[in-house]
Amino acid sequence: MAPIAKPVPLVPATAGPPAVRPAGVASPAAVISIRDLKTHCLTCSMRELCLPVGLTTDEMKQVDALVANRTKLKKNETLYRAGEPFHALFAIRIGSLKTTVLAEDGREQVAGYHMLGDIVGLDGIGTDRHGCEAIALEDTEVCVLPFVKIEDLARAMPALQRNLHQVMSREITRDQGVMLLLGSMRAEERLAVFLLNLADRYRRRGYSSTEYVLRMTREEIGSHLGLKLETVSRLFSRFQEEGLIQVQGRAVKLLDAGALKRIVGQRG
Amino acid sequence: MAPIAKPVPLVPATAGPPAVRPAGVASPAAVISIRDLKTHCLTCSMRELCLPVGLTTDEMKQVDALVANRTKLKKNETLYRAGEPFHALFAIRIGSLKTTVLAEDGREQVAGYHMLGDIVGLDGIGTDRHGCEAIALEDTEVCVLPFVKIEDLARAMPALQRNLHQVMSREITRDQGVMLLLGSMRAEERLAVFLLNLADRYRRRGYSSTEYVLRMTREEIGSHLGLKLETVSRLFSRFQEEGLIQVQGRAVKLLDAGALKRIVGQRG
DNA sequence: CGACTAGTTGAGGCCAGTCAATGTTGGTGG
DNA sequence: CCACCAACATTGACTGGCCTCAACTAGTCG
Repeated sequence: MAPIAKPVPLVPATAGPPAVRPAGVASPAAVISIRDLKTHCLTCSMRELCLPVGLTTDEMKQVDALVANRTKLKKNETLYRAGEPFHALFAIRIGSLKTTVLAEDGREQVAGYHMLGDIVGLDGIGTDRHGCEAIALEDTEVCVLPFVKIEDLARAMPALQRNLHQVMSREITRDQGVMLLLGSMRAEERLAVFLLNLADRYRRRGYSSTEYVLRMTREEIGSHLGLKLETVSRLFSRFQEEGLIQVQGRAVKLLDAGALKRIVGQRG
Repeated sequence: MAPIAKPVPLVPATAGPPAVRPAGVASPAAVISIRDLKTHCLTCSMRELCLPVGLTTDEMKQVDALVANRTKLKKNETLYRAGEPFHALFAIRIGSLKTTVLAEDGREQVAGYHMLGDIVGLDGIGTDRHGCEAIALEDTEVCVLPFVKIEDLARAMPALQRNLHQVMSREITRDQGVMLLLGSMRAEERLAVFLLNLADRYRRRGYSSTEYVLRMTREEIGSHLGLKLETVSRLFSRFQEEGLIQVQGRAVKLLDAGALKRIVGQRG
């Protein structure tokens, strides 16, 4: 079997001309940390997908200013746990996270698979406590956005307010899509939807939409799709036999996206 | 079998002293329509669960002022369809609605069962188009809340802003609960959760939490729970045999809520 | 009264789960 | 560098829970 290349990061299709940091900012090196030099909304590659999308340069600077700090997580480290007090949203700068909801009896369900530019923590706003837990799937870095500051700024900046509402609303829409998947699709449809969905999200981030590396185990994928890990594994094998995909561990290559789409919505 | 009484509306437990309309308001009858006399946030029985929860009298009046109008729906009438332009949220004043998401192939999934005081339409904010459709399960009346006006007012009124964010966040939390249910629970657990959840919601609205009337068909309940109508029907019968509930068509009486809770989270 | 919709119940089949054995991979330390 | 180990993944055989198909009943509304 031909080895599968790793996905190649590209410039996001939606990105404008490369943002240049204003001349004055970097000079007083003594008071600006290395971290500050590197990470600003203005220069972040995710600015076209993240909370500040569509803001003016000036507005973006203000959003930048409310980023309390940036947190680095190693693989399998927890960003927050269910029940912990909520105080901030998190924007993923680098890496990826899974969010899992827990039943009282300990059963857990992967509710979401979040990557670059996604905002997590939205479920904590309603109760002031996080309702699920977020765990890094690889080495990951997030911007910490204190929620009271976001609200303050949103009152003064309609564009930010609108973006915040859109982010929350899209999370609702996304969840409803998962509900449709879990409630009415058969196993092979679920996996096909999952693979196509990932392809689309990688594409929008400027990565290859036909080759990518899964960051989750078969068990986590299964949990996300309401399936057992053995079922996921069997389906990967079958899709490969049928020439729809090529799999090697977590490296996936979509060979026939059309056929995958046709699987979705098929009776038997 | 003893007939099951219809649920008796009570004063919501959270309600303060009965709100009295300011003296001057009702007098110029010529310019105040009958609708206006009846329906204001200040006097609405759902004000402790709906968007204006916790607002001052003055703030509530301002929210009141942005209610464009109120729409009456007969049973099975559609409030909005998937794909229609989004312009307003809707607060349920009387009655109940289901929201359904549709797959391309026509399959549909009941995403939510919404009652008095619930806000629907939140999924439309992100794309400016409604992502699902909302259909009245009985004769229903909703307050129409134009979203741009909500946003305008929310910028000036932190308490409203906070409430809006909480409403959206709780929708996310709720959806995650449904995902947990659909992804990891067996049929009998799903129905038990559904019945207990309804009991809790009726309780918070001041109705009986042990006797209520379902507004959905077996098929709709099944769709909501990711089951077929026959399975739902069988489970109702079995729960009744086991003395957990009493069912007569859509009238349900919970006889042993403890046992229902114990069903949830049981292996086999 | 007949047509229709909603609901109940039974028989049998199938998809995905369960249990179990084996293979593969990646990280660690000798 | 390689041996080792643990975690991850694959595959097979069997099981069982829910679906499918179908017949029948109970209300409801012209």
